[in-house]
Amino acid sequence: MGNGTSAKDRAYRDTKARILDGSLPGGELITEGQVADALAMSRTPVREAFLRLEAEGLLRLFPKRGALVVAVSPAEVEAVLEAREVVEGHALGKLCEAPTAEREAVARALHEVLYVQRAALADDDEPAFAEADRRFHITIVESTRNPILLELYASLRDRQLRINLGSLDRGPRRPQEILAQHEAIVDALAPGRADEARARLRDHLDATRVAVAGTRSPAAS
Amino acid sequence: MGNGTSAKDRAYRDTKARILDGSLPGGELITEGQVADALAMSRTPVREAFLRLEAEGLLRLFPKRGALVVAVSPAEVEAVLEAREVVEGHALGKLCEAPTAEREAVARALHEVLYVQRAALADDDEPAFAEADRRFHITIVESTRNPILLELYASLRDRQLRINLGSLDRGPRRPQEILAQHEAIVDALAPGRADEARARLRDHLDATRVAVAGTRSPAAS
DNA sequence: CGGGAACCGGATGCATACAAGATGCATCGA
DNA sequence: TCGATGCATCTTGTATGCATCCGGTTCCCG
Repeated sequence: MGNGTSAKDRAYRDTKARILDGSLPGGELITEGQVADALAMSRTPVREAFLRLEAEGLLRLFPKRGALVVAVSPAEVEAVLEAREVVEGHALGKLCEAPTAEREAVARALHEVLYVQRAALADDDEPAFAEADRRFHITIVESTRNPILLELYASLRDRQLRINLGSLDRGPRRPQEILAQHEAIVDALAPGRADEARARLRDHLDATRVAVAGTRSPAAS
Repeated sequence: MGNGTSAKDRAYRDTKARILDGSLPGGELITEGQVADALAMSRTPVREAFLRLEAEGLLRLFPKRGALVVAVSPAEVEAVLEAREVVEGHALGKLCEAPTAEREAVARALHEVLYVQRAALADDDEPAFAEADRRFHITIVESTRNPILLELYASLRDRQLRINLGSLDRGPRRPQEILAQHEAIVDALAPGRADEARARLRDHLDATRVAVAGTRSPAAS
């Protein structure tokens, strides 16, 4: 999609960023006019951005009423995590049985990401750590070379971001745990060990589930 | 999404239908103005419909140029079938290990669908057969109760429709084959037989792959 | 004091107007 | 003859205007 600097894209990126970083909390009601005024453009491009955000599940449009920033619900958390397990699990399984050359190429890429992530942890560089985390999972899904799955996964990652916002994902030992689980996943990347790789993925996602569980704000109805 | 009779929805449904039934073949270049005139509305709602269709992978928008009806490529066929296998396979596996009551409820629903599909075959009622086919697969995916996976699957089914258009999916024995494969899938729905159910699904999708293979028109570049 | 209808403000849905980018062709020059 | 340039035309991108619809409030009447 045009990442050019069209008004539509600005509206899309700005609003999405505000939703993902929490400055537009779930339950908030926003209007096309507000965003249009804030970005000094007309309602038309904002409208298109809203439609796209609704398709991504971040907004819910109410006819003649406004746009509701959807609150993260436990059901959504579960749906996102299940979908992630399905997509990433498939990618891991496929990768285990892929030709050696390809599997090792991806494994090398993953090791590189882990190296960066370890360094970020050592430097206490949270953004770099998060970015490496993102690269790790995306690299796995990219290995399927399936644009449909990849696009779905991109949307899942966005939702995950928002989910993590309200969670205690920042426990002191959590980064180490994440890193260890990533390493366990990569270590299981070998022919015949697909089930194990998927099990390690499940461990990883379960940890996210735990980190997120019970930390939701009641979400303005 | 509002299935009300708004202009936007009419533009969306009409254009989508025309793409899916082949009256707008892949490679065709259409414009907002054409559709707007044809439906006696302004460009605004058409534009929104186009954006949505692009998100679904049916159109590709070229800035200031027009909208290209994307031609089905072998790569897309493969991507759709792989994604279907991932989603439906997950649903089947989950269903096999689900509580007995739930599994049997879904199995009953599937048997009902198969009954309808058999009747449609006997009556030589192609639309009814296709609709039953659709219900069969959707019922499986619905059993996950995961709206994300369900929505993805809906989009996959649409793409599959278009893929089937240019295929020899109408071989004389093909309906019997489909029905038999559906039955094999349902028969494998039992605890501990998840792998078998997935294998039967793979058989089914492989048959589609074969039916579609080598029947593509060269697709205007 | 309570209930219902009219009213008002605000937001969207769509139509229309205008500006700007892109393409293809005709034209012009070497 | 061939290539570059400018133009005509088509299409999108964005702005703006207006009608409609919704919800909350007010006002009137019983």
